[in-house]
Amino acid sequence: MEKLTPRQQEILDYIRNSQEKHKHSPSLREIAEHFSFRSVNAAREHVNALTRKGYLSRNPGQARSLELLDPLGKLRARIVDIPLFGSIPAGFATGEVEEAQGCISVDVATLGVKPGTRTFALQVRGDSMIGRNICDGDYVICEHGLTPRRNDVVAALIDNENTLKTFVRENGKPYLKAENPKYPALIPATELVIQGVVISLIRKFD
Amino acid sequence: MEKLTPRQQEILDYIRNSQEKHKHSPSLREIAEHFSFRSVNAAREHVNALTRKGYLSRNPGQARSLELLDPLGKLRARIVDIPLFGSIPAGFATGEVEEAQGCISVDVATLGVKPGTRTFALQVRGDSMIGRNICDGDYVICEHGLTPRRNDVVAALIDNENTLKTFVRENGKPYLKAENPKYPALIPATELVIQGVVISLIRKFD
DNA sequence: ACAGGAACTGTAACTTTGTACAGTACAGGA
DNA sequence: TCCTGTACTGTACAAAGTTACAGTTCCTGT
Repeated sequence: MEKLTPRQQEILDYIRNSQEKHKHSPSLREIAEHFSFRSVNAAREHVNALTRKGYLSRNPGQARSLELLDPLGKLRARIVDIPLFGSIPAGFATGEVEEAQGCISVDVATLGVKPGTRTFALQVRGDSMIGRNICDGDYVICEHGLTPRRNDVVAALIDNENTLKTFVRENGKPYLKAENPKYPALIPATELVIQGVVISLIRKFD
Repeated sequence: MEKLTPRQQEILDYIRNSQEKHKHSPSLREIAEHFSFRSVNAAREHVNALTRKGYLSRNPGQARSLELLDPLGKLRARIVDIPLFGSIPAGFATGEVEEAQGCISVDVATLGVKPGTRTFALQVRGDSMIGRNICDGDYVICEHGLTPRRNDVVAALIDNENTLKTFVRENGKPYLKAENPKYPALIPATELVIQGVVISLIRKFD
């Protein structure tokens, strides 16, 4: 990619900042005003240069249609917002979004989220899954509506509380197994609700 | 939040789709055209209704300045793009972005990324940190330029290869320690380069 | 000394948008 | 039945925004 002059870099940075702040591109006049250009054309030529060098794209004639083409952005996949629940309400109804305690925003590729499924996050409490290297305080990303396979980690609702367990089969019957000798080993999976299958995990140090 | 009529929901969905596709809002005329309205005003009144009900915000007089105000979006923090390296080049020069193998995009709050520092990701190879529940295949998010504290996990460059180790002190001297009895215990930290301090971890199941 | 590019000024179209206002049609509730 | 809200049509205009072209200044490489 062709190098930018210092001034062009400034313009590009401003466009990026402005987009992040206002959620849409600045107009040429706004760029000119920000840099105290007395002529819109100064802004226009910079934008032209940035387009020519491949840092920006635009739709001629369309207002505020600048689009950044930075190298990382190209690699970046679509971003999903995953609601973080303290505990999942049993019904798992439609309007549960308001009850989210927080939000984790990640690109689909990193987490392997399948589009069209219900994805949510839970914070792990306790060390019942330490055998699978899932610790107290970790966040697990779950998908609802997936059929669990053998040895998948699942979030299950037991006594109105969420716990993580490993999904296993013994003699053809599904069971849930804790990954810590301190906990009761097997629970018949038919007696409870499996809320979701864990597809990934996020841990924060500190 | 006040309920939307079916038609208003359609308009809102179109605006969302259009924004995702083109990275900027549609104009009123584009909305009208998409729904085959013969009058721009039809689109305008829908947008007004959506604004009044709190689903959209806009800047009067500004072209394409619609902004979605969905509940999850409000919780969402700023998103950062973290480059994923196979291995970090020793110099850690300025233009290393091109060498990234991939990209992880997450919001700052989830990972606890400090703005202004250099953040990068590595995929863990081997089980040398299994004692800290960091597994083969995990992704660790590191920050370069942070002073490691006692027991922080750090990415260090040993023999031109990246390894994860725990940072410890013994008799005032800094050492690196592997968290697996199979590996040599202590390495003097002064003899090698610490590339970054691990601030969080992402694991993908499957 | 000269050519050429970068970085502007200044002015003038011209197009795209947003805004305003006057209506029409229709459905549901008082 | 009348009233009100939703969902449009149609026309007109002004503001916001883009495009085009003719210059000027300064610096850098030849």
